[in-house]
Amino acid sequence: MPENQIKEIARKYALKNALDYGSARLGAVLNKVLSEVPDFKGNIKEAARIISEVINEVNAMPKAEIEQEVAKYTFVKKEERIGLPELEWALQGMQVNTRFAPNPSGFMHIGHAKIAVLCDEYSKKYKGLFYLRFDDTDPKTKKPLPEAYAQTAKDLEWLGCNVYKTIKQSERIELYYKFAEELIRNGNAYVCTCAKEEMQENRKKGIACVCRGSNKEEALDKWKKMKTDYKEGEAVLRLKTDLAHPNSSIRDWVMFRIIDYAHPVTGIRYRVWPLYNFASAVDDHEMQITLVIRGKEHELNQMKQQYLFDAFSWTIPHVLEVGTLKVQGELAHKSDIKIAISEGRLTGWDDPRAPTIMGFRAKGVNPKAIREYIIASGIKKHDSYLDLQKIAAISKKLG
RNA sequence: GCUCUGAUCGUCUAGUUCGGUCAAGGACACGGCCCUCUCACGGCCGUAACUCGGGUUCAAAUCCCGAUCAGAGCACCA
Repeated sequence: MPENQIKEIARKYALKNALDYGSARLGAVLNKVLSEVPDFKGNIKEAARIISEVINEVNAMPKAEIEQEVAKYTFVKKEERIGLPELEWALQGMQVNTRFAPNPSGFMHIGHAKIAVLCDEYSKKYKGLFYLRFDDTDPKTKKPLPEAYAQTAKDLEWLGCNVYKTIKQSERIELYYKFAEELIRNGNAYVCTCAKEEMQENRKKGIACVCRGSNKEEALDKWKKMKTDYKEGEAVLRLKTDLAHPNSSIRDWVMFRIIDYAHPVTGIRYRVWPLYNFASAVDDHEMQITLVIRGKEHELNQMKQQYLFDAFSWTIPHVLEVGTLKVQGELAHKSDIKIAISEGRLTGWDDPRAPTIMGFRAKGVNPKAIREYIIASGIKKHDSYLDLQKIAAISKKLG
């Protein structure tokens, strides 16, 4: 590029720089020129010489004259991104199917809403499907609340989420059994009848127990007995992963265990229940989920599930691990709310003071404001605290 | 203890992939002014940040190393 053209570009930015900051500076002008003429990068010294000359001229000019000349030029302002960042793979044409997978042992709070809204928003953005899936595979320690199923659906609707289909894992147990048996037949899984403590000890040391070495027929037989003969705690189905994995909990993690406890959906029909990592992975594949959004506390589960996807030779969905949207104060967790209700400090899950979706509705918050707030907060991996003042401000703005 | 993350105005964030339009943008909050009988709304203006220390480079919020701080996980919970 000829020198006078470079000078012209340099002059434009030098004038602007001088107007904005009193006098033009070489580094600043150089950066702007380089962004417009990248070819010049190979010859920085020459560029610096030319630009210095221009800067000297400009800095000698009176302010009024600079103002007059700057007015002749137009400057492009960088546009700010609105909404969620693009997904590279989705832009290439892959469908974006997402799912929100709560445990119906309680009601939705703002933390759940973050995940749900992000999933819904991404599926809308790329015209994919958004599923609601209840991960209700522990009838005992995470006992499902019968009312929670319908309430969650209601809360999602209130938040403006378009649920394509609703699924309950408790109704898909046969499907999980089918895949479990496939794993046993392929030699990727085995029934372990070691005592819990013994298993933990082996795991810690990274050594295999005798059960791991049993043949397929034996394992299949024990698997059948899990449904009928073994008692709770006596047998589990484990996946063969890597006994030398640095994290001991990943070593041959448990996929199924026995729970003799009535489930509100299926009663006592099943007693062998899949664990989260198994059921979730199978369903994500079966439902053709391509984008999983979850809290970053699931990082380890991602590693666990990877082994399962590999065993089946399935493609693992894209994953976005996002920071938690935390609530400040004593009602931060679902369990805190439960206690507060039982102690009478809250009138219920729909108490306007509760950070539940029902609570926000009772308080008269505009659901669009919650949505907008969540989308603006983005998909960062670090935790952040809920800013009620800002939601109120957005709510006001929306009218 | 082991494994893994993260760190930008008071707060929430844009920017980090691929160093140069960043003398770091926006929103909320805060301060001032205008509008208004008052409040609210609206409009204009302002204060204010790259955790720290090294390194690479003409050039670092961006890349590399170290430190610090913070978070998460280490289940027959999800």
